[in-house]
Amino acid sequence: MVAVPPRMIDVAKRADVALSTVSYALNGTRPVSASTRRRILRAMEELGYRPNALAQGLAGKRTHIIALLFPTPERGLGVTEMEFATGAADAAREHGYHLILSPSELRSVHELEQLTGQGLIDGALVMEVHIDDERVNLLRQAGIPFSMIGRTSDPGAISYADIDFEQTTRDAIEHLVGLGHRSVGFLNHSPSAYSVGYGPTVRAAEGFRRAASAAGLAHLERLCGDSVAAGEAAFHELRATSPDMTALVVMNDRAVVGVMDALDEIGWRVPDHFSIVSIASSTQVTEMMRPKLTTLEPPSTELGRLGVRMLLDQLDTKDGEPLSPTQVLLPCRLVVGGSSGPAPASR
Amino acid sequence: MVAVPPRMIDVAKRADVALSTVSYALNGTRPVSASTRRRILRAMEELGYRPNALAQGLAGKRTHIIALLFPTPERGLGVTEMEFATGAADAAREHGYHLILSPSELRSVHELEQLTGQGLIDGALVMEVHIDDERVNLLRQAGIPFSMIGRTSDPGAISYADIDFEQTTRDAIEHLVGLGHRSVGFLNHSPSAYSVGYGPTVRAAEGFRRAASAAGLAHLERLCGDSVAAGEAAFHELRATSPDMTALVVMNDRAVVGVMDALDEIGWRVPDHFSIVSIASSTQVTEMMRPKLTTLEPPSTELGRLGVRMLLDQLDTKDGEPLSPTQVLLPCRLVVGGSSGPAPASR
DNA sequence: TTGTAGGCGTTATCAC
DNA sequence: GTGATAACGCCTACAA
Repeated sequence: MVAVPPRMIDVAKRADVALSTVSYALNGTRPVSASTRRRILRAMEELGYRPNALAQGLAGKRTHIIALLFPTPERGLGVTEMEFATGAADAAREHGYHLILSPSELRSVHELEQLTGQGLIDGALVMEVHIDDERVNLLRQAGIPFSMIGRTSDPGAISYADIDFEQTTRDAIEHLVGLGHRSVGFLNHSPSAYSVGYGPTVRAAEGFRRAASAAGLAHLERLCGDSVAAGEAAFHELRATSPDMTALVVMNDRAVVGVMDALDEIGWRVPDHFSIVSIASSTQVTEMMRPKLTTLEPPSTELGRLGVRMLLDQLDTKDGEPLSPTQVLLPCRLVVGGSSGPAPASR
Repeated sequence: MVAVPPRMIDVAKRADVALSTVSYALNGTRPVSASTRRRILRAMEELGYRPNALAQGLAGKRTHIIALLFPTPERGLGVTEMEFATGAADAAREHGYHLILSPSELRSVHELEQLTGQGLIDGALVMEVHIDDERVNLLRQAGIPFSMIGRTSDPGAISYADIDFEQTTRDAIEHLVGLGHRSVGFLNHSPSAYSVGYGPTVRAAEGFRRAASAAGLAHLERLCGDSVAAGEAAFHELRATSPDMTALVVMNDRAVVGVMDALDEIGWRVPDHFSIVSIASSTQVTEMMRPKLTTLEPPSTELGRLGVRMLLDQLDTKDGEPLSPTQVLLPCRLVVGGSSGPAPASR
């Protein structure tokens, strides 16, 4: 019924050479005369031969499969996370690797052990990294090669690609300062994200604090639930605390909507009365809002690609010394929309 | 350095049984006495044994890996697609399968052959299905088990889970008719999506046409590029053609923003002067707009899960007769937002 | 109920 | 340069 796929031995017979010669011809592990190689290639062609990945992996100690570890956060993944994944998948494919999408919950470290113990993957790319991440510890001691999108507090010799939150927050503030704002608030992710040490949340908070101080700015920061209502409430509270605030930096796509609602309620228009700069929001999201949000757009796809490339670099030099890790911080790109404008003269 | 993982033979020795007994105990292919089984389990536990997936696959003819085939459309994937993927990955994990994320471009059928020929996957789940889809043909004749999220014009005996566009468009129209609208337009995806036979585009067009006729409605439909500008232009044209139009059904997250801009320009307010119902848009998107869009939210995660389940059903009964396919159409859920209201009395 | 042996399709280590 | 032939780790008739 279903044709049985040709094996290497079939190719060998047809080309009238030994099985091993075919293998060597295939992955150039040893010199093969041009004519022999030609015959082999022709035989493969005619038979429609495809090497069996499983057998290769079993015998060769390399599966060409890597895993993308992404814990599903409370309320689903966003556009940015999707772009990590597609970037990673793309890069993997380009290098002849397969990418397994592994929804590894933080809680069940067990599942991670399962995955790594199966001998199925050559390495892993860890997403949604926390300041102190169990998965990272596990991979480390399991001796599984891996790299990260994001980073722990002490990345050591692990390769990673992360957003440069220090610079990103600084850019956001400089943009606003350039527009004359002197009192700027910051709306971050949820308290729970902060307390579990979610990297972006923690680093953006630090970055903002530092950048605001450096700019000699009056500022106020606040964690905020990932919902419209929370954003609305947070704005009102911030305003109560700091009535002279004229702009807000927001890293929370849900909450920012609530902020705009709140502004509407009190009759303030954006950007005439108040400015908003979104951080690490995809333009795919900010372009849906009115006014279109000014954002510092993260290089998501690139981060995904980079993460994979770093991992593969490591794998390719697995034999020999452990290759110095690549650690990269990428800046976000300022995309000026209609939500940021000159500070109002007075209030 | 790195501890060598225990093999089945190690477990056998430690439990003082034959290698095969361990194997049978593991996958219950044959009865094993309780005491023996206990000893074996204890030995596995103590050794931290994990069966090698590659070896299992090679010998057993089942890899427990499936592939998710998703061509990356022109301008990236949206939230809905991400939910397909996470739903699928979740379901796969629950059933002990791994999910390979395979960005198979439509153009390079070659890559698909590569993937299937490697003997790596047990089956595939096809996303972004077109009315006439090369990948489907290929999988069919390659004898690879697969199911679809979406469907071709002639699914035959292939299992699929798809959105019920017929019902969805009808629901959209009924919602508007219930509000008194008598002239309703439809803004679809891009012309190119239609011309290549992208399922949702084609089926929603048909569905809308039929539902509008059935409702005795004046209506007008139009394809529209996936951009704000295109949406804006399209609205103006529709209005020129059909000045009495009081509502629009839109299946195009980018364009809908343009429509709202256009309404703003001419001073029409939503929903007082004009109503909008979005189709197959995630609430994650519609909730960012002001007013919040009324939408028919697709059961994306569920579709992903269903697709995987169907595929696995098929795999489990691969031996024996070919199990009748499961073919399911799921409705979207009407989520009323602030973009749809009573038809204006006059204009 | 338990044990034995022959694959599964490659890679890699030997000789020649 | 090229050929045999062990592994790789597990599954599964087949025999006991």
